[in-house]
Amino acid sequence: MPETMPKNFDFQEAEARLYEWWQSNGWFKPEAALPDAEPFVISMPPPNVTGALHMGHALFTTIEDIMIRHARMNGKAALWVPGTDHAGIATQLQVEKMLRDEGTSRIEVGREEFMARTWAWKEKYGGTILSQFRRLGASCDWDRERFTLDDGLSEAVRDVFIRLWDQGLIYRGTRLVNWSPGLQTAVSDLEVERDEEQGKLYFFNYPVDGGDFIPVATTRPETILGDAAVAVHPEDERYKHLIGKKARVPMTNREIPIIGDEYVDRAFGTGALKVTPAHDFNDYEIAKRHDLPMINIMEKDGTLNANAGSYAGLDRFVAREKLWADMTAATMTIRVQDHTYIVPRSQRGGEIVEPMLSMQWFLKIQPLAEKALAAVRDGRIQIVPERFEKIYYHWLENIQDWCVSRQLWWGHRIPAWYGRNGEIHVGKQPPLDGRDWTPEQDVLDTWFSSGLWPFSTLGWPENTPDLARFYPTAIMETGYDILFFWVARMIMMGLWFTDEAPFHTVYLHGLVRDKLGRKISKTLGNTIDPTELIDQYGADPLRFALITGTTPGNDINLDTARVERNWRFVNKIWQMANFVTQNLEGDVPLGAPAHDELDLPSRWILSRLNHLVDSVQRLFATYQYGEAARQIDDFLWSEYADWYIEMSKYPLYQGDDVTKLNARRVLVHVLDQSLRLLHPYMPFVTEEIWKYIPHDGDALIMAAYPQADAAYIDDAAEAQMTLLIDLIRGVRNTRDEYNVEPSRKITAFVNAGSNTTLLEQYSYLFARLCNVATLNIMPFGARAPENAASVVAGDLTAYLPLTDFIDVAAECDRLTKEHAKLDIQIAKSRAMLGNEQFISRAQSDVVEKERVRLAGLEASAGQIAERIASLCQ
RNA sequence: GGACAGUUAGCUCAAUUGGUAGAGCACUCCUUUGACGUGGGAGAUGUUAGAGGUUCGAGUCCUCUACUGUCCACCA
Repeated sequence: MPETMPKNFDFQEAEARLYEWWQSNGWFKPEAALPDAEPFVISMPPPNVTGALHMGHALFTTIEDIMIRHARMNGKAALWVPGTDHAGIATQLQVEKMLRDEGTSRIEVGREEFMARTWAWKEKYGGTILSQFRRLGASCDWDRERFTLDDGLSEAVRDVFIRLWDQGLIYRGTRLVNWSPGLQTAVSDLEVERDEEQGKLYFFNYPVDGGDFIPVATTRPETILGDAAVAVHPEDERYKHLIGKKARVPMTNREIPIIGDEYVDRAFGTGALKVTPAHDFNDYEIAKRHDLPMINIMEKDGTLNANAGSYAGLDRFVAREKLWADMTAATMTIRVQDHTYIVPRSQRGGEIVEPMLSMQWFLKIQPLAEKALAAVRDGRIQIVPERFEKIYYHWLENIQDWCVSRQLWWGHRIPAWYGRNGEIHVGKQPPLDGRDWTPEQDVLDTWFSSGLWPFSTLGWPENTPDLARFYPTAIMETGYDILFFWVARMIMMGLWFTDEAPFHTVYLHGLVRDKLGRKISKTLGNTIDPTELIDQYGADPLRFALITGTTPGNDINLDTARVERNWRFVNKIWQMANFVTQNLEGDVPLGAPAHDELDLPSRWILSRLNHLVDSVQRLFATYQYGEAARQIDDFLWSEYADWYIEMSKYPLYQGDDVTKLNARRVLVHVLDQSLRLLHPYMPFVTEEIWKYIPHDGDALIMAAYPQADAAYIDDAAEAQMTLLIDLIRGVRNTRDEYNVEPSRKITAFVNAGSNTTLLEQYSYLFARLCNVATLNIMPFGARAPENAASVVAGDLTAYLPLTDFIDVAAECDRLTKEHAKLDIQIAKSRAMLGNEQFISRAQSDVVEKERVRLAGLEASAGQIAERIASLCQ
């Protein structure tokens, strides 16, 4: 135990030192627990390997570290598996940008070189984000760190793909998919964001054989070139006579049928719909119903192909303008109007995505989805907060097959080979039949590998000791924004391949927003860099700000003023500890002294502490970390520091050896328990302080989390202290109103009523806490002193002769106001207790509590009334 | 179009199964007494968005309305 504490907490020095100390002692590892300890495992949501720490990361790191540290202190074999995600598209985009800056490109350097460059990039920047997690205090087991492209995880990915193929759940086929022309890859439905934007609606006349025409509207005129039909509602009086006739595609004169289909909305646009099966999801469905040809007019880069006739080679948007101009010249157009419509954009990069026919690999997801639905429905998996279960059900009930192939280079190669005649072989190696087999070029969707994360990181498909001991994991803590992308897929994959739910609880946190509730974005310029806040205030205050004032699933508006306030809280705790350590002499036995040896303030603070511990336990059980933190904060500052420490000064400075030692023991014990309670939230400052106070054990990180001890719950002590605190506050208040200098000692006369013994015993408190030098307990029936202001608490009345001559009128005014306030509360309370229904229906303890409250109010009112009667006639 | 949240003090947010609304910041006044001025003391601030309902009792449960936000969805 170091000798004396520094005056202030040097968090910058201490954070790095403590983190290194914890880690080098192996305390982040589950092996630090007893061999037969129950495991508690969290798989960290792997951040993008090239990402930089943002507030969302800081939030989940904080929450998960709280869960892990709490479990560890409860004796569990706590394991937090860290890692990173290769993040296919995001990373490839970054490396491509780097190549562009170097004046080259992905295509130019070739696949092999590109992969080498990306790995090099990963080695260079991949460590950054996880080292930033360390600064937050994340107690992960770094020896078990994983990366989704590791050998082991890649093996798991191939294994899963092959098994799914063997089970007939993987198929390859030409389907309409979302195509990203810039990235030149397919993306899944989830990766497409649909936003309302201002655009144009183009009206034109479709020529019909026989000289007639039919007006049609479209938002994408270039797709006219790929039209396969014009559809009208079969009962539309305007057009139904045209069904069966032929129309001619503008500018190309290709013949297409006019068909009737109930999908068409007669009220929208012109009521007639051009059908472009190869470039629109709805039209694709119509085409299948009517057996229409799928005419693909686009190349992979978004330029038009030979099917577009003279428009071939033009970019899709250039073609749109040119075709429209040509049609206008041919007097086929009607008008163009402003139109708000939904534009599909890529989640990465933001370019407009095109529905396009393409050969891709798909996973039949239905069988997996059914298992995943059942697991939540029957309670094997609980989602917190519960309302997200509905959203989860809805998505899985309507799920579409998952397009898992991506035309990228950075990722897991699909383990498939093609023979000369187009045969497909799926396996880890091509068949050894002497023939030439060409490997598949595509890679898998990033989320395919992250879906395996909870078990692949523990060694699956090998039956490793880690997998046996630590799978299934306990809690999946992540943001609600990736419920579908990731959580649902982990549940599906986990159930399918391990036959067990990969975790029993999904805890979803909200998004971090700025103090005005706006989304944090670079363009808004409201980004807050967590590391800057850590530099300025330390990790503990940031963690505390992120966890307080938030509830599961709700977004958090982070006000940096809260971080600053918590920095002051950290200092406050430091100073409490400073006081305690300065007042220790010799050996202080650990633990609280026996209850019946203690004075009232000690009985009170220990009762409060045990109520707190009980409450914190309950709150942790229901994931209410913010509320638990708030209560610990409130206890430490408003009860321990403001009252107990102040009251302990009497026994410390004036008490005999026994009371002195008791006060020291209680001071140390309550501080110790509070530090334990607070440690999951503020690991650094609590650990550092713990070194300076008497303790047993190596480190706070491994110390036991407090358990409530009912023997120290003392309602009588709490009631008595409340009375004394009320009286002291009343005296302070009155002094303030009478402008009595704070340094001036005053005398008080107290009519102590039923509390005479209490007052006699603890009159010394008044000297320190409200500068009452002498407290005279008045004999029963004694008259109030002249020229005194009075303070009432319960049936106690204190008379303060504050000046030689008090202002009777002002004092009467004050008393009358006080009395009126009490009267309102008494009236309410009496009405309640006078209500037969309340007495008979409310819980008995609620009624009893109200009776006690009313008695107190009436006693106070009586005291004041008496005072008014004697003073104010 | 469907669903889900939110609306509480000037600001940011709390309020454990319904028991009569709190904290921080900001604000006013006072204060350097042996932990802390990164402190201490005192104070002011609310028809809990609005309207109805259930209940002895509603911020909390139900219905409707308004506004804000999010997710899902095939309107060219």
